[in-house]
Amino acid sequence: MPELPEVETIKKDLEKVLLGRRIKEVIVNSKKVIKQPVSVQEFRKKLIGNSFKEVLRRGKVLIFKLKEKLYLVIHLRISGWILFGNQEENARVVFVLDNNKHLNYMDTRLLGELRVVSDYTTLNFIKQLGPEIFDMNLEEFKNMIKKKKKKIKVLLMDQSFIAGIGNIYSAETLFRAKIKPTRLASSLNDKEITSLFNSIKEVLQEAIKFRGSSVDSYRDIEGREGKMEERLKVYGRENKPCFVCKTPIKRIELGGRGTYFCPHCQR
DNA sequence: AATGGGACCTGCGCGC
DNA sequence: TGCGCGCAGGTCCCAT
Repeated sequence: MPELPEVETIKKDLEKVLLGRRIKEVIVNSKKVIKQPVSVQEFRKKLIGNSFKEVLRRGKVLIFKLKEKLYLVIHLRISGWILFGNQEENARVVFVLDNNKHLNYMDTRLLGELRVVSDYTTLNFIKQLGPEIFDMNLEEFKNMIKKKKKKIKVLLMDQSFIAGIGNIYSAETLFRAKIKPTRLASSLNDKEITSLFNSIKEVLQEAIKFRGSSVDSYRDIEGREGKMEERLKVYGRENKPCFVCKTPIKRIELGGRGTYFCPHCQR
């Protein structure tokens, strides 16, 4: 489900309700999502009694600091999301807080993962992440792009290149920059790279402002849909007219993922 | 280095 | 109505 804007929305909302709260109980309904420690009992033991000190986001990963050398790390993958408030029957994992509110980890497809670790920076899916786009400058971005021969859409989704961009926002970003997703990264000229760089930041910022896209299961922590979905220009719009030129939006497969673009506007 | 396929999962919508 | 298929916001692993 969630790309950077959705995870950022969750992060900011959770900060308001979680900081300072103590974990009273942890109920694990689906042990499959508990990856570390492998034992559910150990997982619960490490969490119960601890308080939330800080909520962080790195790429698409949510990180909760509990104390020095203790972090709860949640990777939502495709269908994970968080519902805060009352206890949910369908929750895969429930964290009961000292004010009797519940943090429900929801995940229909069970592909997400929860870990309790003493150092999250050594986790593979954190360690391998590229920079956050908001921390980069144009020159760095240019240099990185020019070295790569991957198709630009595939490169944008590569988390070791830039952290946080997924299938929706890579498509939206390329539409805004008027670049065809099949172009090789190394073939982009300076003007296109500049446009792409700005588009990424604009699209992600807009998506954060509108609290993410609820194409499928994603909801915010109060269960509300994001408002970015209705602003998407190409994602999921196969055969529908381009908002700019009316040409039907095309869907192709790239890197095993459905890829949408306007064959007229994007070159 | 880049690409393609499959695996991990469940559930939805569509065509027949 | 029922069933099979394709598809889904992510990532990892393997083979070429």
